[in-house]
Amino acid sequence: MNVLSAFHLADGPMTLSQLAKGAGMDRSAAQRMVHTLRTLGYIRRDESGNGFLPGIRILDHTLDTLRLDPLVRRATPVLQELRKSVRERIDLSLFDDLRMLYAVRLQTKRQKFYTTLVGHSVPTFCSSGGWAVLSKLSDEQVSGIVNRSDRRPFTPDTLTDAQDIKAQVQKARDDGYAIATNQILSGEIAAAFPVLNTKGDPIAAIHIAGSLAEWTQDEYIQRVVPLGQEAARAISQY
Amino acid sequence: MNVLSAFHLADGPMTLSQLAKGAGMDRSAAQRMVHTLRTLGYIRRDESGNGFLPGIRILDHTLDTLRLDPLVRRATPVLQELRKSVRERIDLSLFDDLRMLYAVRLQTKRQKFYTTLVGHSVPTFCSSGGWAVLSKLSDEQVSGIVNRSDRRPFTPDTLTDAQDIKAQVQKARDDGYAIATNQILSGEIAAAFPVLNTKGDPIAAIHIAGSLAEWTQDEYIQRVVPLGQEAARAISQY
DNA sequence: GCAAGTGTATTGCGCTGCGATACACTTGCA
DNA sequence: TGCAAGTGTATCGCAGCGCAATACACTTGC
Repeated sequence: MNVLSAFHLADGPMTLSQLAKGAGMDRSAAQRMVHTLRTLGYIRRDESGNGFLPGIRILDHTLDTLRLDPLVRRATPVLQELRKSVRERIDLSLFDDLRMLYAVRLQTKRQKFYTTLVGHSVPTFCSSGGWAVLSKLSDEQVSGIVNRSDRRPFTPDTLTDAQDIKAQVQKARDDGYAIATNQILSGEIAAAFPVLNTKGDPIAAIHIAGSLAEWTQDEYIQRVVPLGQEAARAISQY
Repeated sequence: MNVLSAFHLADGPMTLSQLAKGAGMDRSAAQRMVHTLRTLGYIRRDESGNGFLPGIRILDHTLDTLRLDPLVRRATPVLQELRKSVRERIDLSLFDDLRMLYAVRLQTKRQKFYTTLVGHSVPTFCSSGGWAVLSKLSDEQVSGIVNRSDRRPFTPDTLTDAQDIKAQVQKARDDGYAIATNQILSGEIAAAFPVLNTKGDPIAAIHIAGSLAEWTQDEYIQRVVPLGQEAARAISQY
């Protein structure tokens, strides 16, 4: 697992030495591990030139993870229904401590780059989904997450000050949903709604993301919030 | 890895005993393995009731697999461009011996069920993508794949006879693309185009899938084939 | 022509994964 | 009510396997 995790830091094929360093072990040990992972299909050679890449065998486990996840199962039909009424990008992201991890994504026509990919994540502290989730946690839990986060800004407007973030969380508490503008991507507005488990803990969030070029914030809220809220309630078990 | 692979046969949370059996080992050994996989985040307990599920940590590796894959990198922008001109569902599936494994999927408004999921696969022998790939292989290789396949039909129209399949492959050889109707899903028509690596081996296929309720086969071919072919050529390296 | 990279193969020690065993708890049938 | 058959958990000791060491073939570039 350490060897496979070494790819997290990569931005292209990895050599044995790099994998060894990333996995915290000897080059020869890494080679042996790569060897067996390769026979199992979890790693493959880069076709052109040097280095190794993760193998498609991993996608089998991806499918298991998604199709067996009770939340994803429940959410998918609801999200598709939601998308029919709202013609914007719709995501389901799972709460994973400091990050929100995209599990389901339904695109629109004009989508940015390779945002198609499952497994992408955004920080909890500066995303609409994160704020929605945080709004259902206690002040101590919120502080814990905010303090432990690496609060590097994505855009000039990304909120990094702990007080500002807590204000957004408080607003989300009052409203029951969160609105984020220009946080991850400039020009983007996102509304997010918390999803709760049977105990009332937040476990995920639904996002509806649109463009500030097409909407004013008020219009967007009016249009999108009622539908999103209904969908989130349908998925929640609380 | 055996423990994680045990989930492939599951259709819900798995108990320790089931995992042990699936992984081919003792129940206590499985327990110990589950224990460490759980601390690593690769397995989690099912929230309600008994059993275990794959953990979202796996999705980190999914992201690596997709974002580092040279083919996916090259293909994504091309596919998105393609989708702007063709308003049907577009997929990129990777050739993996007996199956074609979906890596990228761009939906339309009205999509069926939970076809959203990455990692889904369809048999090579009866899918348009499979035929497209087979059309670039030798007769022996085609026979090998067809013979080794479990040729269970999906619809009443699924081709299962080896001769019929080879005829489709031959047609794809002549045309440069493959058309499949009612093979995986009744009412579906799909056009597929082979993607080649530098050596000329087929490694993937682009699909464009539409509904027979909206198109005749001839109309569909006229509309879709030129665009799909151009996209496949743009991605291929041969 | 040497140095610093690749990836590969083989050998052997010692850590770690597996099996055995025991226990607490729930469920359902006798 | 009590037993049987399931759950999941914890601990311990041996043996098999993962890791380090070593050697080698090949490419790249100074």
